[in-house]
Amino acid sequence: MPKKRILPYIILGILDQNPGSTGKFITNQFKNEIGEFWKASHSQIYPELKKMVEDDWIKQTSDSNNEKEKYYHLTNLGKEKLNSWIDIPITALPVVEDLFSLKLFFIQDPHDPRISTLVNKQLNLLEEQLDHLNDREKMLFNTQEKRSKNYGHYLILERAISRLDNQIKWLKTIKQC
Amino acid sequence: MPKKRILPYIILGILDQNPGSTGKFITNQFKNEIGEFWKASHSQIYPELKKMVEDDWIKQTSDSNNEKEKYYHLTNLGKEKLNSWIDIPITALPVVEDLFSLKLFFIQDPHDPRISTLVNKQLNLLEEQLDHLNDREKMLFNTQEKRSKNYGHYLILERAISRLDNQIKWLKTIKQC
DNA sequence: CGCCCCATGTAATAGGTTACATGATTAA
DNA sequence: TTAATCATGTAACCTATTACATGGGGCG
Repeated sequence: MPKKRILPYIILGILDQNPGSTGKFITNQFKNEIGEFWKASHSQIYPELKKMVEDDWIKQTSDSNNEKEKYYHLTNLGKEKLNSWIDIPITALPVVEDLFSLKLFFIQDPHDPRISTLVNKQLNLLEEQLDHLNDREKMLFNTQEKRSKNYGHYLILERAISRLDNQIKWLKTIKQC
Repeated sequence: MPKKRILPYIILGILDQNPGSTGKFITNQFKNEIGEFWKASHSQIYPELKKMVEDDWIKQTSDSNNEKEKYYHLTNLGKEKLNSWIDIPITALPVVEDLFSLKLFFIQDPHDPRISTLVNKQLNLLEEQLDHLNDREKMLFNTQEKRSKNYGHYLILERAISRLDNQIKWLKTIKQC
């Protein structure tokens, strides 16, 4: 009856790319590129890791030097789960929650002064994020080798940038009306 | 502590544009344009309407011919709530849940055959939706008058189309690599 | 030795999804 | 009149968010 669970699969994917990650590292992944496509906070992640260990999707190791940090790795079962999840066909469109567009929707009069306020603030917000992503792109993928080494990572960063760019261009066309 | 409530504000916006809507009508709004920017199902909406009546954000009337259908209208308090909500500055970026991009992210090898399968299926999905939105645009906004009469509605439909178009173009560039 | 910071972890609570239920209207 | 359909409504359950809690490590 509840919503379909997908957080554990994303964690599997992160661990597949970064064996031995800590919970903190996984949390940070959601603050960077992955956050453009899925959100999760540390208070979801830690219990989920615990559950995944119980289910033998991942295993946990620790370092004698640092009792506190725990390192996670995929098990064979986890690898299977990840791969079969990736192969499940996607039938639903991406889901977007966009308060800005909704507010715009509710203002019916083309000359309502609130439109330009809304648009300008949104432009600032989006341009700031675009700068941030452009910086990351320059830092992470400045050579062809780096791009093909982490191709998936490169792709979704490009995707996020393209998406933002499209939003910004569209907003600028509104301003002129 | 829980997530910030925004569903009632969206319902206010819908009722502002369509006084006398039924729960069914509101539910359908979420299946069309609004659904591109926020999701809600009827099992959320009916209890919410009840609560909003109790809080005097909206009032309910009914038709003697049809006992079953209930019609909702904004109260003055509701109008105030809607307007002050629209004026609250937006500080967070739109939230996206996009399984396709995530799966792409987890495939690191540029030559992995699963990439083209994923991409082709996603292209079909997106193009189908684009056709649907283009049809709606032609039907709803084929004259300048219609566009300025429901400007907000027009804007977000354009936004949704532009966004889809951007996704599709980007996917096609991947295919060539 | 003691303080603060930070990674990890937990609790409380509301939000959202799926499935099921009801009762009036419509159509055969 | 009866069956089916459809709008409305409810229930159970899980997810996610925010806030709070803990305890080791590092640094003074």
